[in-house]
Amino acid sequence: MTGERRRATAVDVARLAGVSQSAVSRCFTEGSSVSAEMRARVQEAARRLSYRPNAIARSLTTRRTNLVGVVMGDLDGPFQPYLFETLTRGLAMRGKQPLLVRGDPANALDGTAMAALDYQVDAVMVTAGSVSPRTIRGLMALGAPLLLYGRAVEADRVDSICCDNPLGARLVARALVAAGHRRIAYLGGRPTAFSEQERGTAFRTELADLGMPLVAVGEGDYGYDSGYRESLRLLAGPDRPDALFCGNDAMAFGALDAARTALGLRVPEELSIVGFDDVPMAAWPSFALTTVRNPVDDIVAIFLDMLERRLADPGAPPVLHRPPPVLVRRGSARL
Amino acid sequence: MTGERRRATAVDVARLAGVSQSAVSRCFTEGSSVSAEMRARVQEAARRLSYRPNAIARSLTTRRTNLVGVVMGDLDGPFQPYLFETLTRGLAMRGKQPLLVRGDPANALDGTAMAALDYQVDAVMVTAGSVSPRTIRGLMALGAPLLLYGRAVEADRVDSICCDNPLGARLVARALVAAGHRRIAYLGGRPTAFSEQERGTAFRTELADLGMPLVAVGEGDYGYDSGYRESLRLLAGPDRPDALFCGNDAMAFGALDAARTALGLRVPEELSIVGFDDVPMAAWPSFALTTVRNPVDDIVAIFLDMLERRLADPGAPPVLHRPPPVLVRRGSARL
DNA sequence: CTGAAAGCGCTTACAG
DNA sequence: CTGAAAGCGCTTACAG
Repeated sequence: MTGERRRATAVDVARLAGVSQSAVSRCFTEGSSVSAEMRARVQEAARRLSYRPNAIARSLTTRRTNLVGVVMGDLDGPFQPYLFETLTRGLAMRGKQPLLVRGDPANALDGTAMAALDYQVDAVMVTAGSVSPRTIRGLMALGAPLLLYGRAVEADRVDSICCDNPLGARLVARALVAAGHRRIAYLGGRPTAFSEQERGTAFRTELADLGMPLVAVGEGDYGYDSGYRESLRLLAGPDRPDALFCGNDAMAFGALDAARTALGLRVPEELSIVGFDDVPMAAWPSFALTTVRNPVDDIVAIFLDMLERRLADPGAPPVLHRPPPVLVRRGSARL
Repeated sequence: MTGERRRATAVDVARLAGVSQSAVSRCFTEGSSVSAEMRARVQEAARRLSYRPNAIARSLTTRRTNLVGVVMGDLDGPFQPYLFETLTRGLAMRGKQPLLVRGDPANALDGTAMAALDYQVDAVMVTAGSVSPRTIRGLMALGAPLLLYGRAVEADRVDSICCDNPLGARLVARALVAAGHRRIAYLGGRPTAFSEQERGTAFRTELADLGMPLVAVGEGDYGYDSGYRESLRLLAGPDRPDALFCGNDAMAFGALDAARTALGLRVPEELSIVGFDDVPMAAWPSFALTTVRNPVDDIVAIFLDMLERRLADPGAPPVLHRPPPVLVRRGSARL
């Protein structure tokens, strides 16, 4: 137990217990038939040596590592960490070990990220819609089952789950117009993001259908700072918008700060602000943000079910889930 | 390339290239002597088969997995995600694969977490000061080098790095008293957390030394909600405090919201609020939080250096770093 | 420089 | 139920 000594192996245990090494292995394998006496002796020896089977060696023969590659983008902003946290806890509870793969949100997976995949992961789960299509293709070529969050993809052997962004955007457009807003602006997120493409397009289209085209458009990057900066610009001129829909909550917080602190506007009296995601902070009194709820807990539960199903049946037809978001009304918008 | 076929192995490549399997291995091993012609043939064959060495199998003989267990607590709050993000990116850049170990912040590592350690990680890095001493002991018994963030531990084969919490608390106490505050309150975080113990004790002691004992004390859990709730209580009575030091930024945000929104207090005119950590949000105009900066980037850089050093020399004497924090003055405190 | 062989620590048919 | 042996996909002495 000095920590200097190497870890005990099945052979060490076998020797101490006076049995064969295969017997030791069986004692640690679910559903192997071992006599009670054998089991007791092996367990005692294992205990004395602090023996635990080497998962790496085991995986070599079972061809299952129980390792799941989790591709993550940046954890900045309040949304991603919560998703990541929920997902990794769920994986752990199901006996899967999350092996982190850092994906550069803008570009393809670099070499170091690919290296993670040499660990024979049973599957790869992508947790960020910002991962590029090119990266997705690289991952698909790997052979391991691929599961995507935040991007709706129709391809063989690829399952995906993605909030129904168009629906969310339409809910906002309708509510804003119904409440009498006449000068509506949109602040989009990173243009390469799948969610941005869906939200921006749907918002624009729905507004047009309602006969109330956008009066101003900004381009942010889903970060607070860009929300602050772009809002300053969008709200500065004459003919100020009376409503601003932001591509996510983080930018909406920036918009709120810019509007109230820098521009001295009253929210929602002079300006309605709406976000997307409904992160926990959105409910804080400082913000009381009206927003579209992206149901993370439901999403993660489904995502994990998709994984189990895919692992159980690699040949099953691909699945695409699009859970519907709902509009959460708080104080930041006059609705 | 159908994805159905198993991944190519070194034997497949050897066959295609017409060389021995050992030769293939050498071509993928740093510093092995291979002729240019051999290398070319092998590389061509490998390319055609999309061959990449199996890292799992490799680790079995090299006795190095390049896997680093990263023990994380909850990713709620704005501080942990940033630390986690910075650390995992640093590991990836150094060719280490982060294997996530979910630690229950309150209790010992449960079975599923221990299972992660059967993957023969080269080292274990703990990223949360909230991990219990009992868990730490369990990890120490594992034999793998252990590196701790957020808890100062003196033990053999354990390196640790931890912000100088007592110094941070003292800075706040002195600044508050010097600015003329006379009714100072403290809102602590989770009592079992190492940081809480250090910060609370030092703040109390320093204040006593300055002849200005605490007038009120609250107990939170480092979360926004507890900051809000406890502040309501601390600030409700007569003899309201004129300054409130919170154990971290998240609670300070809750305190700010409670003071301004629920109690209608003017900050900092009627009440000074100070946090700890200096998360990015602390600089947002909504909060403009005066706080103690916990230098994450520096900490992670040192943490990673400690890892490299420990891996290079397992017998090196243990190291304990205590980077000094600084007080960041913004609008939430009259200093 | 190159190949045959042993070995890393397991699991799993295969006999008994 | 139990043990001997083959094999998972590599690396690394060891000869040549």
